[in-house]
Amino acid sequence: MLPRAHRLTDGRGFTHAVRRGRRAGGRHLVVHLWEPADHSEVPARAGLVVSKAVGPAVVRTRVKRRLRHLLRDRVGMLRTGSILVVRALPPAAEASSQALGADLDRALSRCTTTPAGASA
RNA sequence: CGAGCUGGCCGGGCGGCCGCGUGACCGGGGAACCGGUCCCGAGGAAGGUCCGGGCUCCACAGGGCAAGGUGGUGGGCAACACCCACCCGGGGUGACCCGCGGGAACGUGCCACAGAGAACAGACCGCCUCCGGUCCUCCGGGACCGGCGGUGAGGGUGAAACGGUGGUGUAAGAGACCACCAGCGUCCCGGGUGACCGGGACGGCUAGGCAAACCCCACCAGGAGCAAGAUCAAGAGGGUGGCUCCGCGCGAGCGGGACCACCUGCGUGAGCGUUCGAGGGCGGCCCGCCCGAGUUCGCGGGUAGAUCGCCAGAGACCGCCGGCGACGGUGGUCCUAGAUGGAUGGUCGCCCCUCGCCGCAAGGCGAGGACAGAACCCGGCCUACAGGCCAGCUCGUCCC
Repeated sequence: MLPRAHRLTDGRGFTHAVRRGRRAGGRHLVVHLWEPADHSEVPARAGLVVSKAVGPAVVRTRVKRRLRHLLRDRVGMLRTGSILVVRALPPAAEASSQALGADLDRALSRCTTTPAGASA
């Protein structure tokens, strides 16, 4: 699970990331990533959106748990101050953790700008 | 052994690595918070939200009309539309199962299709008397055609055709009359707390179904719901501290930024009383009563956040006593989820069960293992569910 500091817990953060952030999609999910223009010292935060289209409650919680565990290993690589929202698509219900992780990595690499430290 | 009925229970197990939530303890800190150890952490339906309660707030002047729920009897329960036992009706050889089980000889309404006729019944075929005509005749009458009538016994339709069987009677027939039977009503006797059961007498000969159609009868019921509700509190300025990031410096450190906590003062005006008052509330409507946006004047502290509510309870387990049973009484032991963008997991290995393929076999490989995720808490109902375990009972067959 995600440590508390990396959780996105307010609705404004969600709308901000979805409206302003860069977007990249895969077969199972869509990623919205907003990165701050200037330096920020807030830890990067991540949130999940799993709608009822994905499935009933049991399926939705399973998808959310898998995604949270996958995000735990990746949220540290994001630039500080970033807001990441991962939206699950209906095919995610049938996907394995491995498949979800591959999709997540592909989408993240496409919408991440040059990492803060690497470009310099 | 085979087929079946009923009740109860389980609903994958073990381990490695990496994590999350509540709480307790220890350490650091003024606090926020950080680190460590330990405990606990989804279901039989957590589901549908269909009933009943607890809890909370509001309403508790009244009267009239309208309107909801329940429906055999007796118990159980905090309460129920639930549970138990019994009664009645129906099904099964049986164990047992099913029942939306008050009133249709008060009123209104409906009863498809078929059928002549479907609720003050009804003449299509048929049967019968009489009248007219034609024909035949062994002169008694008969056949056919038409007409006025009689007939609900027979045919045929239907879920259902206005009791059944036998007789008297008649032109033919009919509860028109009689006997028995079924059913109905009234009364009496006996049994039962009661629903009701058993028996007898008399009566009129017969009365269709639907009340989850209106309706009538009896009983029950204020409204809304934890987003209930309660408490503290916005926001931005300054200061101090914590934590973290960036820059500079060899370094102690310095400067800047985000967030959090505390202190300090600044400060928008929620609310209350009052004048006039659109409108609203009192479960729906009317009378009646109450409140009241906005506005005049006056007095003055709170919606976006946080905390509580929020988990020790009609509590769980094990005995003993009473009861056919639901259940009640009593003794002991235990503490057993409380999240809030929402924890209760992710991943890997072994085992178990089922299926498929390969193999003589040991075994190997692959696929699958249901329904489903707490959100204030209980008692029920209903619905979904791979597979499995236990107990009691019934019927059939065989053996002793």
